Amino acid sequence: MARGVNKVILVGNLGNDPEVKYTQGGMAITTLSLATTSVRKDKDGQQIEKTEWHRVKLFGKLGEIAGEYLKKGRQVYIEGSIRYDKFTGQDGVEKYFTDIVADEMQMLGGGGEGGGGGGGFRGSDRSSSSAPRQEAPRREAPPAKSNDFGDDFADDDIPF
Amino acid sequence: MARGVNKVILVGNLGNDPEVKYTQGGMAITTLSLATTSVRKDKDGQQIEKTEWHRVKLFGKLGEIAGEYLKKGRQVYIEGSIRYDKFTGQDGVEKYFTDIVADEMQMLGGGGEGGGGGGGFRGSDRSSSSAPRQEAPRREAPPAKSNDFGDDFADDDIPF
Amino acid sequence: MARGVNKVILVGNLGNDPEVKYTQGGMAITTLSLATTSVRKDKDGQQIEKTEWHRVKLFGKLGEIAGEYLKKGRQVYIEGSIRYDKFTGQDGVEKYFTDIVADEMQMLGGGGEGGGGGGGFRGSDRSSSSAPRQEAPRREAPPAKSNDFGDDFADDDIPF
Amino acid sequence: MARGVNKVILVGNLGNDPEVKYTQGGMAITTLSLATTSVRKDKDGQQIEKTEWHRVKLFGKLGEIAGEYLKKGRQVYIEGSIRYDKFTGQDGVEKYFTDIVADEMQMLGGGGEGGGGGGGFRGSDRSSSSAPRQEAPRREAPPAKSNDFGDDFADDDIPF
DNA sequence: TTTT
DNA sequence: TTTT
Repeated sequence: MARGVNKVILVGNLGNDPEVKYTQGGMAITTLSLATTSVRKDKDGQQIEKTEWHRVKLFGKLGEIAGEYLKKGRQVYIEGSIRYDKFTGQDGVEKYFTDIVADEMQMLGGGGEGGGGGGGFRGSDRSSSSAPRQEAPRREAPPAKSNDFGDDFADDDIPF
Repeated sequence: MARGVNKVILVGNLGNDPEVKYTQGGMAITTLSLATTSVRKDKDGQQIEKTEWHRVKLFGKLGEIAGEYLKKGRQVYIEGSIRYDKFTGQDGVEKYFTDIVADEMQMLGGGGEGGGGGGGFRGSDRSSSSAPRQEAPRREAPPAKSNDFGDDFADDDIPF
Repeated sequence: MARGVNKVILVGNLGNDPEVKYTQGGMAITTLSLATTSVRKDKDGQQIEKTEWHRVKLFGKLGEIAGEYLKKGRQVYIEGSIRYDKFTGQDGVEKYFTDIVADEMQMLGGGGEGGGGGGGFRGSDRSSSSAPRQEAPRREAPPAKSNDFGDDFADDDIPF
Repeated sequence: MARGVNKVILVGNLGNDPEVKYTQGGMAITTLSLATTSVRKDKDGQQIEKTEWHRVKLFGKLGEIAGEYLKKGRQVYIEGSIRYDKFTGQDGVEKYFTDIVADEMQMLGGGGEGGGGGGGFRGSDRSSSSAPRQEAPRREAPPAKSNDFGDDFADDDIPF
């Protein structure tokens, strides 16, 4: 059930390796930095390139797969929705973030280093994968008790 | 020509009447505040509603039509792309904005006050409509010489 | 998991009331006839309208909701995928069908007769709704034993 | 201007080299056979693959570029709309075709034989490219006077 | 067959 | 700030 449609479709290249973190509950939260470049002509007919860097979040199993298979430079298809967040820093200054929350991911192209061929994945249920597989995430160990989010981190209260 | 895909599809309701402004060159820049609401279930099975407010920009003829026909509360379909902007305020603090730049608009539903029935419009060329039609925008008069943007406002340098 | 993207987004009006049928297992299969009209200019600058009639299939709970709330004339948002089917008739002639299989539906506009306001629904699980609710479908009674599909009808072998 | 939305997004691989033809007016009409594969689980939990073969049409400059750069096996992103056509054969039997008419194309992946890296193209104007470039299409020579469509072929009357 |  |  919903009221409205909030859909984003991106095809772009990763500017960096994925960052994988875990909630206290063991759910992966993976962040991608994804570039899409568009070209338009200015009034003089000159081509102007503009690159947008999207911050893409993948949760649960989808985040684990992204952390495992994606690499800097890799081309990827993302389907998801836009989420705007406001976060008040310790200095009292409000900061705004815009994330693309991924529902689906498709690795594109044949490979490169991050490779192994393409394939698609849906983020239909986040909770079914709360136990990260041993072999998956390289960049941060699955949490034992505490983590970056502090002890009071809860699933419905993600501050970034 | 492009490298990548950056596509947004929204169906939502306007939180306010459109804001129409004009560049020095006479091009309309219309801003919509568009709500999309999604519902998900938390771990207790309770429904949680979350509304995202999108800032949608429509340029040129598309902006004129939006300013003319859309109204607060009206339901609309928007297709466009995400644009992230950074703007340094006079206090030296960097501010971040995320806009949805519309390529296409469809008025939905039968109408209401903003009405006149549905219909769709493409923003294929911004320049063909640099002279705003007399009857269109109600919220701000078409510019004679100067405008809100200051005299040095240029088409390729829109700060918001 | 998938290899490739097959996504369709439609906003259109129903040409008729939905048709609801049931599989032997009790799963609703609802068919919509949905019109989308586009306008282009021919070489003489004259506007040419062309209407495409999409055959949209909604399964399970999504199909039940569509059968219950949608009506002829109603405007609706559909997200789904394209499915091509070949079916050999009893005369031995092959017939081709193209369906849009809906994953998500949003009723648009304020209502009309089919009304009751808007709202969105996802077709994430078909099976969870194998028992159609009593009040829902008007056009065909939920099946007792046999149905239009014959006794050997199976979930994975839908011939239309 | 339009009434409704008819949008298709595909990411798939070409089953064959593109077929390029030309209208009498010299406009390219290129046809792609594009595979998208989806995977779902049946009731026994077994994975079932299903491949849809889309017939994609690209007109004008977009068709020329597709004919020039795409090759069998290449992965491509297509954005367009669905078009249903009915054609009565000489035997009096009606035949139905479903085409995806492309508005935009993006070559994906690093290349392979059809390669040369990725890049995106829009089909904004068909007519601006009525004179096919000499080096482009390999599969059929640009027409001198007549062509496959017969002499009475007209832009608004494409029978396939 | 819808809608404007 | 919308809508249901």
